[in-house]
Amino acid sequence: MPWFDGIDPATTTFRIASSANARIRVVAGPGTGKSFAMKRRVARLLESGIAPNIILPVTFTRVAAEDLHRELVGMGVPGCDLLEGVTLHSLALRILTRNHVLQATGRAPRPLNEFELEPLVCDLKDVHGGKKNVRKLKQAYEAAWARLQHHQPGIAPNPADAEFQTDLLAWLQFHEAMLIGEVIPQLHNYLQANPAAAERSEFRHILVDEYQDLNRAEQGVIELLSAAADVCIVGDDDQSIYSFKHAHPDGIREWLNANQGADDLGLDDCRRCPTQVVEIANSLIGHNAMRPVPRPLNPIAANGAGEVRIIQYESIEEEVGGISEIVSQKINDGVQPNDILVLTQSRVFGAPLYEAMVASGVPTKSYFSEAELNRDEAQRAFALLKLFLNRQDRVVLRWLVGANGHNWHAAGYRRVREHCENVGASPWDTMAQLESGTLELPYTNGIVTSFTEIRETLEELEVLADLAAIVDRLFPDGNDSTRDIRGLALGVLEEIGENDRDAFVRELSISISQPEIPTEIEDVRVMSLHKSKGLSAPVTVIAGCVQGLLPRRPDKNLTPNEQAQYMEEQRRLFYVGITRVKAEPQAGKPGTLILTYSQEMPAGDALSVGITPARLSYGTALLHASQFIGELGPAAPNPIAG
DNA sequence: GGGAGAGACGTTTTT
DNA sequence: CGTCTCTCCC
Repeated sequence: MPWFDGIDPATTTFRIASSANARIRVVAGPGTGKSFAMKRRVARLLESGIAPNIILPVTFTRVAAEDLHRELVGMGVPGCDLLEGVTLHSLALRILTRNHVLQATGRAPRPLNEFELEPLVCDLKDVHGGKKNVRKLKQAYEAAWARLQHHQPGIAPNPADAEFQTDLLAWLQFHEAMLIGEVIPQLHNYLQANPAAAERSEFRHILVDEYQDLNRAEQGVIELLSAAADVCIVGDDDQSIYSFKHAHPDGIREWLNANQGADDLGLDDCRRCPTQVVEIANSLIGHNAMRPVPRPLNPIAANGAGEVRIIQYESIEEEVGGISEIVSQKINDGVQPNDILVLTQSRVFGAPLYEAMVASGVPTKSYFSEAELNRDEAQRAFALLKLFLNRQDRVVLRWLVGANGHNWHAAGYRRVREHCENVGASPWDTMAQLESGTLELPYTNGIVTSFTEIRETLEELEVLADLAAIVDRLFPDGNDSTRDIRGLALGVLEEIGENDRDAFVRELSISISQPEIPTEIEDVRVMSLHKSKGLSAPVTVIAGCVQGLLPRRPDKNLTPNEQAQYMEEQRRLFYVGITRVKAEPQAGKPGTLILTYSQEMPAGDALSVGITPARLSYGTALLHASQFIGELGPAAPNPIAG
């Protein structure tokens, strides 16, 4: 299929796909077809014979990356097999792993996963004000990098922060690892410090989707890769929902100043949503007072009005039951399960919704992360596997040696590490010496005991025939706490094979931290509003529309202005949610939006999810409807009791 | 190094 | 309402 198939040459979509300008900015609201236009642009480049390896389509999530790939394959575009949509994160890791880059940065691109952070926190907590404070300081360190604060004038780090950073970096360097939040900044630094680096001109065409969700460091990386490239950025500030990741939505406006002569294109017709949904979406987002450039969506009459229902239930149980009933009903009426999207902002809602639908026989898939590695046993088995495949992995060794010890054996480990640093030995060798008695260090008995156990376990694994047997030993069949990870490991093994052990660990790590995205969707999907970005469905349900959850309450420590900004982002989140609804009247799919909330829920659940209830009575939290329900304007129906 | 008890505080989103 | 964290004590 040619790239222009079905596109009217008079349209902006055509221009986005065809413009020869080296700088293009597209700002366009939800459902206006901006990702579609970008895909056609990629198709055009490939069809014109441009080599796939010099095209860089950057997406924000892996879902979007795979989506791009799938569509190009579907169009039969030549060369699309070799074109990967990449997330900036994966691109950064790939570049940082190159030998000459490794030498230049002096940092091992080995990101720490969530559970590996624990011993780090314990190792630093005594000097830096306790665990909570260490986590806070670490967060601030990553935030500063994401915002490239050191490149901006007037922000001086205070002495406590500076001291923490020194210790943190020393820990990371000793353990030959990197925080996840350092990955992109490290690439940024490398590119900036090496203007002659081949990486700076590796790509000739860069296309960035969801630009408003990138933080300064990410935007900076794009800029550093752009000198020799044509760049097309696509985004929408009304859909900026990643401030927790330090997204810098102003960047999409600043970009136009920095790139004079760029094509500035916009799409305003909401081709996706039914008109009633467009009207309530416009009304809702109109309450955001800080919008720099309001861009109302144009409803398309041919889409029809669609169906909107707002339902209040008495309790969360009834809400869950009610939604499950509605979904079953829809399926009985002939709606395909994969045409139904159930969104909610917390797993406290997501989990029971999932259970209830499964119980009533609805094929359902939850996209809330399963936390495969939440159990100690699974963490330990996975750590042993990693250490078995690489004895030099200091992070995993530190984790294993401290696990199930009081305070992660921080006191003893400090002495081990000091010794290593003094004599230039590795932790493994040092512990082996301690074990054999050729070396003695005070307070290291606990560590040596753990080490012996670890060493013996690894030796037992050593005699096993192959990876399959090792996986079977570490994650035995029938063990509940390692069931999920066993499944993942066997799956990855099947895909990678016995030979490439590095790839095996890498892929397994990825599949653990990032739950797989099925390419073929057959089920009702339950997920967060964040994850739903980029998706659409004829039937969209948003559950748990209560004050405190959607919107979540802003942190009290924020300034009034920051609190207002937070509220606006929460509103954008809801805006993203309701604009998932897709109208296909000619296919008998009018487009249905269902918003639900309840009057009460168990106090424990409410508090543990961060809701500050309107009132507490006897273990029950009384809830208020989300303020956003009242902001949907005259086009919205009145709420009804469920 | 480890256990008992008091007190603080809470979540969610991604790579 | 629970869970995590810290302190105190052996």
